[in-house]
Amino acid sequence: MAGMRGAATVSRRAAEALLECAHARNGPPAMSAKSSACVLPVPGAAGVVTCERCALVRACGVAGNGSVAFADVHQLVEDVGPFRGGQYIFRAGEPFRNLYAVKSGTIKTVQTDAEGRAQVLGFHLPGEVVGLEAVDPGVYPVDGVALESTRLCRLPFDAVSHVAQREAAVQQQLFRLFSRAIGQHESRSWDSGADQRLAAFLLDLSARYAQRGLSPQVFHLAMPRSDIANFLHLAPETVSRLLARFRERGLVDIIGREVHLLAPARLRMLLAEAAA
Amino acid sequence: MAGMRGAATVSRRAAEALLECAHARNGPPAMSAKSSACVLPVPGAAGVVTCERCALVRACGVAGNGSVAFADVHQLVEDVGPFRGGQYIFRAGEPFRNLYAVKSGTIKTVQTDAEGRAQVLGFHLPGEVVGLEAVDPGVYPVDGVALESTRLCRLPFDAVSHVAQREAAVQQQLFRLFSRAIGQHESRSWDSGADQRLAAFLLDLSARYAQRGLSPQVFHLAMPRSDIANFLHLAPETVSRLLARFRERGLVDIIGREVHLLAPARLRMLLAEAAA
DNA sequence: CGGCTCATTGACGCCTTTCAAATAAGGTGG
DNA sequence: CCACCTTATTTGAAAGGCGTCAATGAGCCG
Repeated sequence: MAGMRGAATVSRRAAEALLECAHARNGPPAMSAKSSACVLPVPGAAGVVTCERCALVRACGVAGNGSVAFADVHQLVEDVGPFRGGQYIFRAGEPFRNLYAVKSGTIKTVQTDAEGRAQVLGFHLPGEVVGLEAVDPGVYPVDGVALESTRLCRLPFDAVSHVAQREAAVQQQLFRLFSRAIGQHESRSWDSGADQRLAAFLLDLSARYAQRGLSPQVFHLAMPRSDIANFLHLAPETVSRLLARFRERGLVDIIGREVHLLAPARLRMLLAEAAA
Repeated sequence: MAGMRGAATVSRRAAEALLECAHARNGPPAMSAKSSACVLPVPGAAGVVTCERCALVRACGVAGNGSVAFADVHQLVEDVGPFRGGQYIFRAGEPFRNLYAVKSGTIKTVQTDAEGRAQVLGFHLPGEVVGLEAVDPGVYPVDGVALESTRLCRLPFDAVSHVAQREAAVQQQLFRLFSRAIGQHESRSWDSGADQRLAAFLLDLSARYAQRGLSPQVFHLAMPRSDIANFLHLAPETVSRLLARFRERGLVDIIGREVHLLAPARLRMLLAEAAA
């Protein structure tokens, strides 16, 4: 039952990596180790936002300076990619082995039914973890597809959860990751109309980019309109029309896939305006 | 860091309780202890379905016969209720302390916005665990409301996760609980039309009742039409009309809140018929 | 330059919502 | 036990939103 303590020492390092991956938004913790497996680049490195969860990272002993022992982390946590847009990271039905943390690029998760109809279930930006829904079934229930050139960090779940047994902070972090994923799904249940759904989508992306230290106002859509539409349960034409309407109203400025949120506050108001 | 091993012995019992709660569908594991905190009654006790997850229960040492030590389980895992319909189990904004496993009755989780509009996020039947989405934010993001007379099992999350650190099976079980919740949310993203959503809802309830050993064909709706409608993003009138149409087609027989699924297979076909 | 995918725009139709009202069900007090 | 009130459910008719079909235009790679 409890006879696999061997990998624990090295696994602890993996734990640190996981915590880093899950919290890319924290300022780089005095990290200069080159080619570290799972540390996400923070472009506008100024993003030293105070994050209540950093406490966990430090509790795990990372904050001191984790750079020394990062060499053997690669035994468990491995860089993969870059994948090109359209390439599969994992496929539905494949046995579940790894979680993936996005280092750069974007991933979509897609479910396809017997008739070949596809449903986009989510988009995953750098710093986010993919694959949590596969833990219980033991197989990936979805396809993981790169939308653009994407680099990932592979986290073998067995090893990670084994570490979590030794390191309370890692376990907590995992629970939070899971819990957050549930919360995100639930918060998406709110939007009634098409306007609201699209506005919520843009604001969500904005917030998630901001979290990474990128501009909340200006960003690039990695996915085609059809994916956005499918994700929001809309027709691609409707997305186009709504974006045009948003543009006319001065809410956004979108040329191709370049998004400028001109009035995020009014977008947020639009969300509240829903049904009286 | 690892200086709180004191409660581990008693906590281990709590672990067993959690596993039981989470897997009420397993045949009662030679359980005769009266007033055990967290063992769910299995009406048609014949429900000794083979369940791959039972392996975890046994791995934790429950299967032998957990009945002996169940007395002190109550220190961590506590019976609460019965709550009357309409009573709050927990409220949005309240600090998160406990998960709740439904022993009997039904719970709904509801989110309310500033304007007072409510959104039903889920229904929870006996054997299911509520509150997972509160782990990350640290406060309940939703209200938990009893729909009928409901008895619960309170699981203090700190204690449970502490046990999970010692008992790998418990940790695995928790990960699976989280993961399953994500999967359930994602699978709900599928239905395009109102017909499909309602059919999926009925089939989902059916499957979950069957899981508990109850009839998949005949069951009782604990919630009013308005809750179903809200949950499915429909108007109550639409739900009524669709149910009427289902009845005309001979798919179901619904009198008030008593549901008879007459042709589940054809309901399932209806799901696939969606968009060509 | 040609072919391709993606994005946009318009017209029409169906499905769902909204508004309005009747009926049924459940619970309380006399 | 019955009358009554409140809430829940059902049904109808009309308005609006979103999807579908169709066609044009823009961007990209071979």
